[in-house]
Amino acid sequence: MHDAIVRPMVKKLWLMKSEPDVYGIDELAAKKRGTWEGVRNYQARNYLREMAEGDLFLFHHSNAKPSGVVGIGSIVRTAYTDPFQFDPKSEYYDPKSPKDAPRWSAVDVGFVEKFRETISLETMKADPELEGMIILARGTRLSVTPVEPTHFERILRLAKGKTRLSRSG
DNA sequence: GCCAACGTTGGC
DNA sequence: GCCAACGTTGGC
Repeated sequence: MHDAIVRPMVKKLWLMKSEPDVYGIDELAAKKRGTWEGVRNYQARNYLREMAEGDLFLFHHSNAKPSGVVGIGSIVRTAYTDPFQFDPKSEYYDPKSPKDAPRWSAVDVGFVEKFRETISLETMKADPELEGMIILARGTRLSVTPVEPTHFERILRLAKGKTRLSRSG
């Protein structure tokens, strides 16, 4: 497509949190593709709506041992109406969401990579190069956040370091 | 399981 | 439209 050639490819980078008991990297790795539904926070939703096909995200496990970044995913379908908001049986049901102007969005995600080891919050907090990451700010509960390219690359570097270590040792 | 931090709700 | 009460998130 002419557009694709002319338009510069600008990938945005994100971090998305999930509890592994609810939806984890292993499930995405097994199925290769999944739906990121159930976001019920307006700011997080707005970030979902900014996502483009091909964007990459750090897959973060929360309420885990340890919590931290466990791998990489990609956006394979941009934001669409999260069907669970209209399902009374779903825990994500939102009776106040207007049918003609749905409140909540979902995106579809693809598996890219699972790290051999979790890059734990402890590791991330101790790393000066990761200073300023939203996830590391005190009291941040936002489940979808943008990530600076330098931070994203640093995480990848840490992950590769761990890979090398675990292979040689 | 505790609890700090934060978002949302609803009374006024 | 303020703000106290309540619910939720999520690290620890």
